Amino acid sequence: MNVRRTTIKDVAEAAGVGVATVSRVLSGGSASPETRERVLNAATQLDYRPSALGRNLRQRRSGGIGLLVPDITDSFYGRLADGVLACARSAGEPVVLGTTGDDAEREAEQIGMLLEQGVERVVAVPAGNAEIWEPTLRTGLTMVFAHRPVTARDDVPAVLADDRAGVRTAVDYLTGLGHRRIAYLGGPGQGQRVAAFRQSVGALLDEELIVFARGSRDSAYAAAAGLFQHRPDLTAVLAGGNQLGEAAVLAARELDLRVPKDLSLVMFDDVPWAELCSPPLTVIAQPAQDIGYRAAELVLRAGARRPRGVLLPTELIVRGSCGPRRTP
Amino acid sequence: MNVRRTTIKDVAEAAGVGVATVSRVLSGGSASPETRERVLNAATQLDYRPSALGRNLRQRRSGGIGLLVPDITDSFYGRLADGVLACARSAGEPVVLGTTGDDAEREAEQIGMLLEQGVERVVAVPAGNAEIWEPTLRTGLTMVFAHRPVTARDDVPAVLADDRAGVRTAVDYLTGLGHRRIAYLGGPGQGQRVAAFRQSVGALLDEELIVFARGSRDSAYAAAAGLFQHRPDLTAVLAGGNQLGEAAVLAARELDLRVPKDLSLVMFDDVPWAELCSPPLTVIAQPAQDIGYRAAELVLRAGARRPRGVLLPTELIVRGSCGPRRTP
DNA sequence: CTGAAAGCGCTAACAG
DNA sequence: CTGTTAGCGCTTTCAG
Repeated sequence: MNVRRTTIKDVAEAAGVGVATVSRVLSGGSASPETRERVLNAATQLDYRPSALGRNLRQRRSGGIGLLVPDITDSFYGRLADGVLACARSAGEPVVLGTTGDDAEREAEQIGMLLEQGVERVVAVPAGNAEIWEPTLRTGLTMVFAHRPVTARDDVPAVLADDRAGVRTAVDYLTGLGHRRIAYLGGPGQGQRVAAFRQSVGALLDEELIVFARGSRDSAYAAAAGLFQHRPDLTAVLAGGNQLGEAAVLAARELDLRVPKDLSLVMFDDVPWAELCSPPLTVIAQPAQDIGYRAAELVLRAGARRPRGVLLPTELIVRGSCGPRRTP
Repeated sequence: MNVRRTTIKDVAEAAGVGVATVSRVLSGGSASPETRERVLNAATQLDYRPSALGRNLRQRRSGGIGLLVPDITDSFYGRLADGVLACARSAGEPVVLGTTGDDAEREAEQIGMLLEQGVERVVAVPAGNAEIWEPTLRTGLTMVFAHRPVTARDDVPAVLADDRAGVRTAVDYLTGLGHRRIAYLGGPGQGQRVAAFRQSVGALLDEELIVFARGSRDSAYAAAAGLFQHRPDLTAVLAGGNQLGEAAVLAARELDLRVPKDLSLVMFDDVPWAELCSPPLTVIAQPAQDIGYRAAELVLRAGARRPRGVLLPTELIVRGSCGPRRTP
């Protein structure tokens, strides 16, 4: 089927030089101008494409960067992936994508697969904790965490949105509108945000108003509906992601809660449909694509300098889903 | 940095057999039960992970499947990718993802990269035409097109949604409501759908009511707004994708067109926010994930049988964005 | 500056 | 059934 691609050897023969010389020229090594031209000509003539296979084996590592996200279906991770792809493309590196479903076991399995492929640079939205990551990090691969850190692994660079500030801004906005019973609807791995939430609400803290969903849409809906039913006294909710926000809108609608009259809603992550929603959703925008791009940048530049992670700003975008506390 | 991973040779020594035997056992070849056990034990003991690098070079092809989509940020392609990933995972194959931006040149560049990586099986949502694809297909890689075919390349299997039926159903629905001036708002590579649209509207056909956007959200908005302004007499529009639908909703809102009172809207692709929209959008649902899964299946099984492509059903989901023709 | 040669880890003949 | 051997295409000493 395959007509044997031209190899470095063919080029060497055609140019009347040794394979080593071809290799050098093609990877920018030193060579006399004359030789260089002969090689380049031959290569062009033969339409030579160096095979990554040979190089990879020789160097005991595949180029390319691995990308692990919980769910490529989620707009946020889609944009994050897009950022990684953009950066990788400008570096000419392939990207191997895997999804973890926010499951530590599946994550480990994917890491194993990447390692088997010789991928030694990976950007991941981590699902597991420090203990889970321990063995992986010991393998010596170059890791960069994106979107959330692994607690107690500050030695691994992470590219994050400033969740703390985002949460605080949102909570301040809500309390400023008079809200006192503010709920947090969270997803997996949101330790940072929840901590920030607890801190931001301060004396208003009510642990019952903090609920979590697992990764799925169903779980998100169940959590939202459960929350609204059990605590009809709450007047505002902060959703920790676009799927959670979606669930909140749906659950509120189902329970005949008017947004923003009965319930004020702020959603983490600005998605295109936030504006189409009725009412348009007030959101905390996160630079998903930048997160991916910067993470990829770090993982590619690693080795040069030891990078220290990045914190990117969030922005509260006020639209129509928040109002003053309803007065009973 | 890397402590030299254990190789097949190490396992062979530990088990007191030759490397070939280890290779055989590990790839399910024949071996005496006793030998097999010794090898397996040694492998476990040493925590041996076969390196794909060596295998790939030897077999002159990397396993793994390439996936090319226009925009991973688009919910539809996100779901399609998810399907591909699901299938690949169950086959233990890595997926190399690339985006084309619906640009033939960029697509060719990505293909080049995949080839260089030794990837010989790719699922793509094609951007280029038959002429563009010609050289690529001659390289002998295993291709499966997803979501749309390349005209005049029926020799390449394609996994498609039944656009023809989807369009017809939508148009029938709209005409049934009394609409006579129905527009089609299309994106890149929608030859099939437009043809189906032309056929479905029959005598109602008005070429001015067929407009196209390029890939971007901006372009989609511009196309929608332009259409609505130039032809205020239209009463219904069929949007050829979720970004186009989004643009249509936005543009309609901007121009104070009430949906569905002034304008009925049907959107290709059911997305989560279609239900959150106000009014909820009537859509033609496409099995995006299935498309991806089936395509991956085909590309993996190819070689066994010569596959003939798949047509998956679409479904009209009536919600609230269509009404009877407004009577002036 | 350049070429010859030695593998990287694995699989696939080919003998035994 | 099993071991030996010859590379896959490339990079990288090491001499010349």
